[in-house]
Amino acid sequence: MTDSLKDWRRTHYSREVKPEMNSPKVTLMGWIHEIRDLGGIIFLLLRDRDGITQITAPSKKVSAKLFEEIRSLRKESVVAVEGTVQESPQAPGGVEIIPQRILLLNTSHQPLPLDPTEKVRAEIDTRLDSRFLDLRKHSVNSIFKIKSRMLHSVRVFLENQEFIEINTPKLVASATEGGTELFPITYFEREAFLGQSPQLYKQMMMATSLDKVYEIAPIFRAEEHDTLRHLNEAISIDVEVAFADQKDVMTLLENLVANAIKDVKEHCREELDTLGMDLDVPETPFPRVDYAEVVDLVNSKGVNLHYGDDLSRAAEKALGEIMDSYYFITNWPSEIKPFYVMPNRKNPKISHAFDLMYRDLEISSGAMRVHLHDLLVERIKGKGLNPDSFNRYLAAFQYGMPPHAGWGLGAERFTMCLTGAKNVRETVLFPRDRRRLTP
RNA sequence: GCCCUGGUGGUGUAGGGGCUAUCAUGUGGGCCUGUCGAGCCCACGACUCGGGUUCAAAUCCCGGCCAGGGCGCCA
Repeated sequence: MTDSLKDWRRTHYSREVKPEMNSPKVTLMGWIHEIRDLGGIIFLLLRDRDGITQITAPSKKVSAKLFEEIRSLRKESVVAVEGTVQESPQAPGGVEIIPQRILLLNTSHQPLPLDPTEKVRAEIDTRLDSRFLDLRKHSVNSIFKIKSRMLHSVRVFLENQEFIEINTPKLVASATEGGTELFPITYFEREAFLGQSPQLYKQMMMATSLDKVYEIAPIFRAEEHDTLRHLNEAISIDVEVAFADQKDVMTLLENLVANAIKDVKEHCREELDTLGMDLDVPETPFPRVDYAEVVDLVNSKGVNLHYGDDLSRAAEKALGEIMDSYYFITNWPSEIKPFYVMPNRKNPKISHAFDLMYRDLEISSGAMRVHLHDLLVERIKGKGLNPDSFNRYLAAFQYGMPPHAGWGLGAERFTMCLTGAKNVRETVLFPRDRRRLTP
């Protein structure tokens, strides 16, 4: 039998319960983390959003009825405890609650599918199957508190610079952008696709008075990649700025990244400690490494990389051994960058594209874009694509498209940098990968 | 998609032709008034599925499914 909540309400969270508290009567609500029944005294550990408080029930100090109620509790049951705060040198944190009344709000089946106290670790697959329980672990929910703070920081940073938040469609008609595989879906009587990137939409905004925009939204890629760095659904932080070139948006990006790291370091101290992370705020500007120099560096490490190739995994790893923080790779060959990337006027074989790396991990790529209609058509054809299928996009370039630049930053990959997660799945509540579609 | 490795109680594991299938944690019960990875006692609970080899398969072989790692793919 469970109790109803009635007019009980939480007065404090665990982290607010301090030995020196001057309001001795409190109501805490949470889960039973541990039970230590010593016979004449029972210790309950009550866990809530970011802390654990010891509830101490000595048989001499609580009623016999309450004592039996406490004795019958099971791990992970949901309870509300009303009691008095007691300073106690023997208690964890020097403070404990002597209970007066307890509500059992809900029970938990036993045994649990994994151990929230982390005495026995569980594999990622087991954890993701029971993600709701996994997320009760402080080491797991800390990742999402940090991710949330990072996104908050990014929004504040961009809003302060008068960026406008936009929302572009995720249901799209065309698979003709080339490159990555798309997820096909049924759109009434037609076929449609899940959007792989807001790229073309945010560029079209450059031809409007919404000429500094950002979007934080999911992107979908139907690649069969099966690695620790790839997801089939991810969050992209996309930015596009008119009347700007790649240098402007690189400055914007590095300041945004450094600012987010500083902000997380300041506001998520406890979560970072839990994860054993000691974040260094990188100095700006970040180093710029020319693509041609990257090729030389990688080859000097004994990894074969030809000029004109995209970075292989081995090349990224070799680079990561040389560069130990954030850095840009610039002046990429036009050949291996998308059609909308602006080639260098003097040497069109080189483009105004850049990647932002953290050690061996690519976290962002961006560029100055092609804003000239005829050049864009030429570039689309050059990539073996049909300009006709880009009509609605290309039209925006015929009626006054300013020069512009932008980038997309992978929210999960950036979160990996902030939390030390080795597997990108750790940074998504319910990851979608090659095999996983539930929960 | 390719390569490698694996699948043993709820969880994490040991074992690797014949064992009562190991250990920890857990769960259920008992003892214990200062635990804090509490302790002690008792009990419970497992060999991924299908086929094959063999007197005998959790163990060897083949196939499926699932998972982990590496790579590729990732405009």
